[in-house]
Amino acid sequence: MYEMASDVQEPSMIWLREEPGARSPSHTRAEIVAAALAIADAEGFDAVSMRRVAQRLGAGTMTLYYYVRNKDELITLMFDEVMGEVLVPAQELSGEWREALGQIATRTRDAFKHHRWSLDRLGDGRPGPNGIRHFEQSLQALAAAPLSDTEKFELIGLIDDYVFGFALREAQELDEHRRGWPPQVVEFLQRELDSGDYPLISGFLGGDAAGGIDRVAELIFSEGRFERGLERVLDGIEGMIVHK
Amino acid sequence: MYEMASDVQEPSMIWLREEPGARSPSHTRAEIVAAALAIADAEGFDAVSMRRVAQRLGAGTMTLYYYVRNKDELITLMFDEVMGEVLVPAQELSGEWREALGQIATRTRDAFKHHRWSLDRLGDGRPGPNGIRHFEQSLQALAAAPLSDTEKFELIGLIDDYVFGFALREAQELDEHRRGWPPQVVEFLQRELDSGDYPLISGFLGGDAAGGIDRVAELIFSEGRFERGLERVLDGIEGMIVHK
DNA sequence: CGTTGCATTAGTACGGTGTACGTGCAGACT
DNA sequence: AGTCTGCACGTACACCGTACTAATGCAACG
Repeated sequence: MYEMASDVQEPSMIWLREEPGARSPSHTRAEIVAAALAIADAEGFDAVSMRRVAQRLGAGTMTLYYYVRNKDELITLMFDEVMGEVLVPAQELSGEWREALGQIATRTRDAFKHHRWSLDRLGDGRPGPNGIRHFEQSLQALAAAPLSDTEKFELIGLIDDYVFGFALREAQELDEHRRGWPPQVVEFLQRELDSGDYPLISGFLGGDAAGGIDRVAELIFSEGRFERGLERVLDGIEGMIVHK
Repeated sequence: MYEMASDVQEPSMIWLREEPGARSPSHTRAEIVAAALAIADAEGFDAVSMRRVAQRLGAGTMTLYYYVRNKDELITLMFDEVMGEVLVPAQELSGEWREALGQIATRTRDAFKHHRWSLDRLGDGRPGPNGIRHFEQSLQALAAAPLSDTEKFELIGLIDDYVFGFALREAQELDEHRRGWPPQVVEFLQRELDSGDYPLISGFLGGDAAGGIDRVAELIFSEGRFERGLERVLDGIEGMIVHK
């Protein structure tokens, strides 16, 4: 006869697995995540390897695998940490839907800006407790608005989408800007402009690549651009509410 | 005396470097990119390794490095290929700004949907010729609109941001949906709901995790959600034009 | 106060990655 | 015919994630 495998399986999801601690281990998930975040913030996501994280904690590499099943789980925890920063402190959240949505959006953008790496791996993230809280908070922002649940859901998604997209593109441009514009790139752009295939861009940038780059940077980093875009989106939402 | 190093440096940007061809090589950049795209589309971005791409072409791994300086350049080329799909055929582009922007946005979303992998690595992409064409085309869409160049620039960015964000989140949800919802995840969600910390979500989902997941899926994949969000954004833009 | 059991730590090893470097072949030009 | 060099690619190295196994040391029990 076969013995049945134990009925009690270890949960496969990290949020369901208690942190180890029966005999007070030397580390905690929080410490590990903090170390990983520090590396990612300072040197980018690719610098985060299990070896590097362990090293920073003065632990053996494989020790991490006692706290976390694999690297993906560590990344999940890192993301949720960022989502924690996205949350607006409860008492600060405005009661007026438009302002409240603005607060959440701004905070979201700030959190992603602070953790540049997270934008590079947005597609890998799985939602955790803080992600759920973010959704709850968004619903709270719209609580007073005269909208159906379905409409609220779609509008929350709409704003998240804008914010993610904005943060992502802004970060890319910032990278580009920091890296500077090597003559090769200017030359490439100049050649493209001179080809005559882009009459509107040429008109827009004045036909001079180097000057055009400055112009674009000026526009991209123009004060309040995020807020202006957000206002457009909120206008669209408000219009929908009014014309109901 | 020292001999000066050659003044003529190889351009560091792939768009400026002629494809090799003095003695008719066995491969082309286009072939290499096509192979890489095929792998990425079929098995995801992580499956694209220099070895895999070379293998698919029946070439030695290091052969690729004759056509491309490193893997980043290959990725750059892959991205530009996707941006090529984003372009609306010139004669199809509407003369009316609102419709034209809609055409571009829809096509962008379709291209990213078709190449799921590109969304996972959005942050890595550098703009190439097709990216420039996309911008030119967006300017063309707004050519007839009574807006300043600055305003056009910001509005184009606004729409791109929404589209990127939407495509990204949609793809994530689709992954999640395809992978199904293992009991562990349902259990986690149920426990969170039961905690009482999320009254609004509980109300929204009816307190039952499994049913709630279905409800969310229904909402997320609801026909026309992308278009509705887009209309909100376009409404916001139109409002701005009207109130000028 | 041993001694035993298991929570916790960690080393080794394997199969993967990108790519620096060097070599060798063969087509084209003198 | 001889030389140059465009082109192809094998080898080797440092790094990665992690399966597996062994060592360590604390806590509780007899």
